[in-house]
Amino acid sequence: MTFLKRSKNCGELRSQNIGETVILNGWVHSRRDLGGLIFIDLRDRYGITQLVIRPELTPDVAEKAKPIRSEFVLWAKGTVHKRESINSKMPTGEIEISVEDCDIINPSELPPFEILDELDASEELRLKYRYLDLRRPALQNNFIIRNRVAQITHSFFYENNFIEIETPYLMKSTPEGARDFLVPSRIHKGKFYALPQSPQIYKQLLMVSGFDRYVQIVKCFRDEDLRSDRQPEFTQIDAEMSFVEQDDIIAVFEKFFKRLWKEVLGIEIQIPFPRLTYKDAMENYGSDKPDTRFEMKLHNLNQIFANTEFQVFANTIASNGIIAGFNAKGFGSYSRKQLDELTEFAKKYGAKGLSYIKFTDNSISSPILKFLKQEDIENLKQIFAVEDGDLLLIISDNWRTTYTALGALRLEIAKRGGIIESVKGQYNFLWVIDFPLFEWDENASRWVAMHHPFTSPNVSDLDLLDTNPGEARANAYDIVLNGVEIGGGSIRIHNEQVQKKMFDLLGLTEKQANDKFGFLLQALKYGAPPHGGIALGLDRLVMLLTGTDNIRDVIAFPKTTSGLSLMDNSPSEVDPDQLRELGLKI
RNA sequence: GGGGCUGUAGUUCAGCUGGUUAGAAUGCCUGCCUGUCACGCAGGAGGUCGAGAGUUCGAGUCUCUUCGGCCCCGCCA
Repeated sequence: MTFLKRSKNCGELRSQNIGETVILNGWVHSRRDLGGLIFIDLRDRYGITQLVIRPELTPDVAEKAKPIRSEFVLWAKGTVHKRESINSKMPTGEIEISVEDCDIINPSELPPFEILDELDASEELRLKYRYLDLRRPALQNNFIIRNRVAQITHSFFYENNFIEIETPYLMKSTPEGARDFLVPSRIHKGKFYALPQSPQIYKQLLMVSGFDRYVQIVKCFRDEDLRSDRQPEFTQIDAEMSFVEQDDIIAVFEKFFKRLWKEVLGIEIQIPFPRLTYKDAMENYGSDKPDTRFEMKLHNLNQIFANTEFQVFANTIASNGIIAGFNAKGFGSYSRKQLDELTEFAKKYGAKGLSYIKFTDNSISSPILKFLKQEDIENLKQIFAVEDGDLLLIISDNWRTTYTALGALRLEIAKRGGIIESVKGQYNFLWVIDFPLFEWDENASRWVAMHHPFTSPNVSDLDLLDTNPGEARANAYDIVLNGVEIGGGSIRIHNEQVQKKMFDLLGLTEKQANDKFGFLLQALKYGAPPHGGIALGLDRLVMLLTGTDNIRDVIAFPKTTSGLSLMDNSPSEVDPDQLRELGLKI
């Protein structure tokens, strides 16, 4: 089928084009047939332009336009006219195209949902017809922004002397970290490649090679459960630098963020960003990725309750636990039922219970009131700057549980109180530093790397590796924006002996270490430079730049929470011959 | 692995303690309509109540199984 190719797109015509003869191609956004007058809104990526057909003047055109319905693809030739009634809501609202000739390039079945930004279709349906969902301007805009981020990344790092180098997607499966996606080898039956969880080791090897500054926008794969901000395949902006310390990497990336925000959103952000130690982040905000757009800070209450008769608190203190809380400002009117809800919420995070003190109508009510001395109450009022109508929420448990649960409650209260809504449009970046090097894995009864096993210990904590590994801090840093971890990195181990020791502490035998990471240990013997880097989650970055709270909105063809692609029905069974060729049996 | 919510016209939803022919809005179809842009007016068509089994005189509604979707905990170096 032939068609007249467009001379303009559907978003560019303005009143200064009046009188021009143009050809447009696009999709029928809507059609309004008034009988003696037919309006068609034609849509493409660039915008919407109104076509007008007058059956009285052009009966043949009207005849051709008769079967036109939503989402048909058309070409239309005509003259740009000023509208009789201007639509100030549309960029092209001052003009319309008086159609002299047009035709259907390709008809469309009735779409299962309307192509509107004010979507009213279920996500299930949208995912099944993803190619239609992606016609919606709001969604297209997300990918335009995503592309802008990618382009700025290419140019920023190019200008700063970084080299983009591709690393393999078929690599060796390594222990530690996330579950690998495996790819069977046909040539070597019974053996498998793994898809990279990140190009971590390759980029370190590139530093050994002397590339000095590496960057890559790269897909990563992790076979773990999905979340609203997690997909099994996602994209990182991955970078590594040689002869650097933590401050050097932080400085480069602060400049990168400044440029991104300027060029994508037109916003000047202030650098350098604040830095918070992991310990301070946990003890003030109950999170290693604190949202600092609002206060409601947590406070340790062990002092106040040092001699309490309330058994739960006393036991916590006796077992070196933490009693802490925060002021849920203005929530003093919460009912028993609502407080029960909050208690259930806290329990999801491991808390065994939730204590509260309500300050309402100049009186105090609390299940633990009888244990509170007047002095305690005064102290609490002072610490939390309590006003009438406030609610104190208190948890006592071990350090991690107390702070984690309070941190989750803090966010929940902020959400319920409309605080999150009110700080929209603010961008609070911060670095979280001084992470512990190890975490104790209760199930496996061994230390596991909090970041990854190539992370360099803090120089001043090197001795702790032998005496008290749990206290050793890592030379690692996370970049956090508005409570979202958008990236993390570390200075790496460039010394073979230190790396061996690390594997040893992580419970790998020398043989295991050599089997899995021998090539890295080998490479470290040949003059590895001091190096370090960082990886940003591109998808999460784009989420924040577009203001969406769901990662599926920034990935063109995402999976559902159970890992299915509803559009193409993957994963799917394969032909028995394919399995045979791979030497696999199900 | 666990918890919560959810599946009813094309779509978004309502549907009470189980009870006549399962409704609304919107979309769709037909007709009318010369300034619409959420066009308007009149009429019409449209249902395996996710699937399967069970209880019952009778199931959209109750029970069990199962398949999906969304959110969270665990998991995600």
